[in-house]
Parts: sequence; C-alpha cells; structure tokens
Amino acid sequence: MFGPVFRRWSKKIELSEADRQAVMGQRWTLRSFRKSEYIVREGSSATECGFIVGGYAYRQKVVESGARQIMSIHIPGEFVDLQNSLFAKADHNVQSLGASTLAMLSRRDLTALIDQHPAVGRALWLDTLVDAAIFREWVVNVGRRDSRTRVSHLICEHVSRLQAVGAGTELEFQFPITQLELADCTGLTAVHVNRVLQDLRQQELIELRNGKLRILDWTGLQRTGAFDKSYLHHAA
Amino acid sequence: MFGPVFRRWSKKIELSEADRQAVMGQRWTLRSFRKSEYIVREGSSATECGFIVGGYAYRQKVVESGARQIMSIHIPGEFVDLQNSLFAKADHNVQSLGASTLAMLSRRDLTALIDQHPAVGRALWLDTLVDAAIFREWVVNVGRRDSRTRVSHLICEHVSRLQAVGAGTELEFQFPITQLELADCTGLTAVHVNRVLQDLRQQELIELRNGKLRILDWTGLQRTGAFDKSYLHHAA
DNA sequence: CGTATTGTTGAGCGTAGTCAAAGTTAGTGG
DNA sequence: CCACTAACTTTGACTACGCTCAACAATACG
Repeated sequence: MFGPVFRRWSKKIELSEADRQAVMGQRWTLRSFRKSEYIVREGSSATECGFIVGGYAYRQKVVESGARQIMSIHIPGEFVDLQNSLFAKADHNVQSLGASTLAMLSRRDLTALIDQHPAVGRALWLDTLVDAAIFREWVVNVGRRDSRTRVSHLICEHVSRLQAVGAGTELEFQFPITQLELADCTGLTAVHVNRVLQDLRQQELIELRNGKLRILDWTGLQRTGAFDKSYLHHAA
Repeated sequence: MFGPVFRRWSKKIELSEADRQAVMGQRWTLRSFRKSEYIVREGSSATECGFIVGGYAYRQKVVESGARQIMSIHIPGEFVDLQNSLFAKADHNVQSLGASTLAMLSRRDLTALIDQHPAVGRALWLDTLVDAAIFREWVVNVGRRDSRTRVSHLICEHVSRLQAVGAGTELEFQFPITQLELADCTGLTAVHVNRVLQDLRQQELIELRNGKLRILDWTGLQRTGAFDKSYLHHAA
C-alpha cells in the first residue's frame, strides 16, 4: 500500500527508517470511491487528507457556463487533497476517475506527523511543488497547443508518471478515462476528442478502447505530443 | 521593501519578531531588470532566489511552434523563483514585465533561513500552495472560458491581488502589459486581444492604454470575467 | 528625429464547436 | 443470464470563434 508513496519520495529526498515507520504507523482509513464520485467538494473544509492506493482521481472545477475543466489526474501513491486540507476551504473538486481506493488520514494527525518528522513535511512540500509544475504545463498545453498535440501530451504525461512509480515499461495499461473526461482535461469537446483519437489510432500511435490504453509507438507519440518530461522532475 | 512580503504573510501565518528580523537581516542583493529581460532561464540551475520589490514579472514557457504561454504574473512582495531554486533545474522561464527590481538571496542562505526559522519555511510553503491554486485557475481560464471572459478574469485577478497587499482600492494602476503579453497569458492572439479590449472599453468596463489600467466598472468587470476570488485565499 | 515596438483595421480562413441521431458498450436488476 | 437502460462512442452537416496575413497608424525610445 505504501510502496508507490515511498518509491516516489525516494527519488527526491532521503527518509530515515523512523520517518517511514511513522508514516506507516498512522491510523489510515481505507475508503472506496465509485466512478465519478466526489472525493472533495469545492467550498468544503477538508478535515481529512489522503493518498491514492488504487485507481485514479482528478482535480476539477466547473465554470458558470456549466463546463468542467480538469486540472490534473493523479495516480497511486499521490496525495490528492493536501492542498485543500491546508487551506480553510477547498478551492476545487476532486473526483474519482473510474473506481478508486484512498487511504485517508485526519488533518490533525497529518499536521502532527509533519511536526514530528520534518523530512516527511519536506517530502510533501516537494510533492506540491511538482504538482505546481504539472499545473503550469497544463496551462501551456491547453493554451498553446493544437488538439492532436494536446491529447498526445496528456497521454505521454500519464504514462511517464506511471513508469516513474514503477508501473514498469508496459505498453498496455488499464486507463478507464472516457472521451468526455479527456475533453475536460484538454479544453476540447468530446466530439473533437473522438476525432483526434481516431486520428492517433490511424497513425498507429495509440489505441484507447474500453478503458484500455495501448501504446503502439512511444517515440512517435512523444514527438506528436511535443513531450519533454523534465517538468515532472523525476530524478535520474 | 519588506512591507508587501510581511503584509501578505500576515494574512496566513503569524511570524515572531525574531522571524521577521531574520528575514530582514539576510544579505539581500537588489537587482534591476529591463523590460522583457530574463530573470530565470529554463534549464538553468538557479543559485539565487528572490522576491519582487518593484514592478512585475511573469513565468513563461515557449513551445515547439515558437508560441509562448505565460503561466502567471507576479507582483511586489512575491517570490518568483522559489520553485525553480528548490529543484535541480528550472523548468520554466521568468521574465520581467516592464522594468522591475528584485531582492535576491543565495540558495544557501535561503535554506539556512528556512532551517533556523521553520515559520518562514511554512510561510513560503503556503505561498507555493497559493501559486498552485492560481495555476489551476489559469488552466480553467484558458481551457473553458471565451475570450472576453478570459481577459476580464485576468484583469480581475491582477487587481484583486494588488488590493490584497494594500495597493489600496485605487481604480487606476500603472500596468505596463502589452497586448502581445496579454495574448500569451490568455492563449489568444494579440489581434484578438485588441478586439476584446476595444469591446471591454466600449462596454465601459476598463480602459487599458499606454501602460495604464483604469477600472471603470469593477462589479461589471467581475461579472464579465466570472471572477470569484476565493481561490486566491486572501484571509478575510 | 528616425527606428523599433506596439496598437488597430480589414478580409478571408480553419480548427474546433454545436446539434442531432444512430450505434455500441457497460451496468443493473429481475 | 438476459433484458433493459444508461453511459459512452461515432458520424455527418453546419456553424462560429478566434487565427492568419497584411498593411497602416500611433507611440515609445534612443
């Protein structure tokens, strides 16, 4: 359960065995979420904070017109509502992408943990800095790239992050994202995403079907997506 | 010189007199930048870190096609390359908007300061969390709002942040942003920004001319920009 | 005073959006 | 296990918002 968390942290900071034990020794509560279920709601005061054990989750905001914009997708081992729980009120929503399981900890326990183990606090800080780098990249993606590049870039980022926590170099993942969600990630419409996906499939770059993503040409996909992973700050 | 910094921090965290003295006692170096001059370059390893004393700066990335996307604009009192200096390599550029002056500190001094004064470290962490909230809002702005709303929202954010550091409730600011820069903030072209600005002027919402911004109708502007400042986390 | 930068205008175009309907897959309960 | 339904994907025709290109005007600047 803690594997992905420590694997991620180990690339950025060294934790002592005591730090690790402290993290594992917390009173984590496992909670399951169904597809599209809300994990955190904008405006609520988060009393809990947690990381993903299985599945995916995304951050999201809904604008006046009713349109939704997704701002990031999170994978196992990542904390999803740290930012929200450190502020008085959550400024965005978090939803489950497909079904997911999270390990939750009370805000109180979390602050105590950070106080007693500064290295853990530092790790969490670095996490939020990487998160910020990813948000910046998304501004660029949505602001200055065409539809094909946008969608490809998104896929590249996701695959690259999975690889970094050791999901291996597999070229076939379970990725239960719908075209509507993909559209909300890229600032496009579902109809247009559909056309882009057909194009990418025809170019034999990827195949995304029935919640399963298959990378057919990883190099070509990175080229098409103008992807340079340095903003992810994966050591090595 | 430190006024805006402490004014901002005081809304989120309490600093002791010792903390404050420690900050002011550092060996800050003042540096001036000309319009559009680079403050940090992508790929460089930042050895210094600093905050804006006067003027503005923005974060930016250039994509393959040569297009530039601006990801945030920073005002006096804000730290601009904290994120970059905590990583091995900067993952984006920082440029001066108009002429600006920054107070710089070596990375080494900064880390020492944080270690000796945890409250200062905490304040900086909260800063980066607010930064992240702003990046998220920009993703939404660029991804899901039409051009008029986008430009209005950007202006609202800027004014709102200035007010928060006590630039008063003035309705006329010096804001030396060009239409090209505005376009790079919003993911539009300079030509289209020009047309949007004419529209906003005609609707008697704002007037932006010769580097001077005048708010004619603050309520109307917020409505047009679908602006809700809660994501800025200004206490009170 | 001359030159570079920025702002403005117009005409035509194209990427992505809208709307609507049919086809497909997944999920649920009888 | 099948039937029914809801969610998602695909297709086509048409539209529109914002882009491109190009030229000219105004402003800032050295």
